[in-house]
Amino acid sequence: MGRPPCCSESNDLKKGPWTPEEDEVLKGYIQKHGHDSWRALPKRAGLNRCGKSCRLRWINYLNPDIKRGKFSEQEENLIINLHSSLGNKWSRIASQLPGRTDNEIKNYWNTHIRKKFLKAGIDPKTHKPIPNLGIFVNAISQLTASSSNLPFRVPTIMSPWTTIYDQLLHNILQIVNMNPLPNVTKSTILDSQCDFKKPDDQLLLDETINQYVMNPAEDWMKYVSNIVLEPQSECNSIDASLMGSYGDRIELSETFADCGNAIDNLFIDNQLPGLLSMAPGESVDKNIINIMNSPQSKEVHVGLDDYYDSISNV
DNA sequence: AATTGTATCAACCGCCTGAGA
DNA sequence: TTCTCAGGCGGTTGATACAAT
Repeated sequence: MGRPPCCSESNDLKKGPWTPEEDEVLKGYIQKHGHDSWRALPKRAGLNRCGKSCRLRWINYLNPDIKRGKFSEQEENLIINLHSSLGNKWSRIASQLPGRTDNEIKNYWNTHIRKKFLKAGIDPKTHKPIPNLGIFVNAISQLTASSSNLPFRVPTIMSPWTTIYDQLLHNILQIVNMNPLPNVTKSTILDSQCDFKKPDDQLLLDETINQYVMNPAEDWMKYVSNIVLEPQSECNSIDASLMGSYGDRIELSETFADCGNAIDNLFIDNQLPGLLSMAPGESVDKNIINIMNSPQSKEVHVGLDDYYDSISNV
């Protein structure tokens, strides 16, 4: 049985943001008496807070030694260097940066440095380059340029990206699972959506299916701005998040990256997975995914329901 | 101007560690 | 050696500010 947190001793203790009055009381008390016992401090100082809360408020905010303002380039470089050898040991990193707290450094890492790393294609955990899914995307994209050579069916009535994109997803699922998957079918992908940066006027309305489609001659993949895969309850091992645009390195979520060495091997070796045929009418009951959208970009929605309805009407 | 999405960071939670009885 | 406890730590959350639509 674990030890209960000190703050659970009394439900009457105040939580949440500190008021200026509380700050004054705590600051005044510590400057006068010090903080030999955090547990006893709030009672002695007349604060209705737990000792931990007082300690945190002092260490992270009230302590006059704290340096305020933006991190300098030197500080940032030092954090990166220390993190590469220490990992997420924020307090040890903070001990090397006078005036900076572990909490401040941790927040700065998570909101600034981590993003810089990912943008540069570097894994912030390992400080090493991450596998480049762009190679995969590029290869798939190039396949669209000569559809006669495609090893799978591309119905002419649909925008080419729908089929290729579903094929891409299928192969990602295959990689992640490391097991043979059944063919992609209507029930595999419940809702297929894709983001495009491409302006409205570049999209063509195909009245036969009442959908906006891309010009098949276009290199449509370069307009894809965001792809997020989210597993539904019946998925067994898929949790993938892919973000980026054509030509960029693409961020892999930790869970996705953790899905197995097969991913690393695949992309490091610049190999493509085997493409699977798409066979309408077959059904599967797992590996259901949704593809979410980025609100900033133009959303084009061509669901697989439309897809199969359209080809069944031909 | 209103609404919605995103970024930031203060604060909390709960586990870990080490000192002392 | 074992147990208890305070302080420390890292992960996470949620309120708020800001930006975009």
